[in-house]
Amino acid sequence: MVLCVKLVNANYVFRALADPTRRAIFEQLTRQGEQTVHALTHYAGVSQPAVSKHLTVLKRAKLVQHRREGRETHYRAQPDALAPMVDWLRHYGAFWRDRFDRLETLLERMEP
Amino acid sequence: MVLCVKLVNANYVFRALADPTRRAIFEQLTRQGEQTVHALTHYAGVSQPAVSKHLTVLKRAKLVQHRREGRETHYRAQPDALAPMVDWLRHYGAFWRDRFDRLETLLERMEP
DNA sequence: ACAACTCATAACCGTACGGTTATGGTTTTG
DNA sequence: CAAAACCATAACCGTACGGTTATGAGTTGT
Repeated sequence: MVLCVKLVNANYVFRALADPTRRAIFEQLTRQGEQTVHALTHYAGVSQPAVSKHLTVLKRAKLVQHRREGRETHYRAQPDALAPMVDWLRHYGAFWRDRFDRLETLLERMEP
Repeated sequence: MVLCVKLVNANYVFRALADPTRRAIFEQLTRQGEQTVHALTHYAGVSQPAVSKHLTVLKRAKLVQHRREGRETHYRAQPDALAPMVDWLRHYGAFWRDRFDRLETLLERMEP
């Protein structure tokens, strides 16, 4: 069951980041921290409703969280939600998996 | 110019892996190595033309390569093409970036 | 030579997607 | 209190997407 949830969420994450506008919004939130919808709209170059819908998709993937403050909503990135994508890359991205495994091996050799 | 190409290709990679069927095909190629379209069709559970189209999308993202051999085409995964996605995660996935940076720091401390 | 196999492409279809404008609810400001 | 600001949702639209069946080109086997 937990696995199922993880897979479904991985789907949401992959789909959410497939759109360049959504990636740009997430990048902006990562770089600049919390932002209002207004600020994000100004940045994204599309209409405010479009931004709201993108934020909904990112929210579904748990890539962003929001905090109401009066009439404005502040969104912030939730980079932990990228974990399913990172896990997937660990499994199927041989190129980077090898690199990671080497580092992990080094770590293990150091720790004891 | 190189940056532009990289960005475009990152777009292709993200879009290609957004579809679960395409991810499944890529995963299968990663696990089992080279496969014919016929074998992939049997595995994917969709029609052969659908598989061909998915392979075209993966090819555009350079995630697979193909090799003609008589009447059959053998496809294989090209995990190096995941690099743009890994790079993106390094930039914007704070969660995993921190972890990576820690490992890199340890590496640097060891080397000298 | 002919039948069967493998694959890519074309043609088509329903739907999901990304965008827009319009609207309404809530909150701040004058 | 009225007006303006902020945001989410609804309604709508064109198009891209993922799937199908049909077809044709190239290759293999009998």
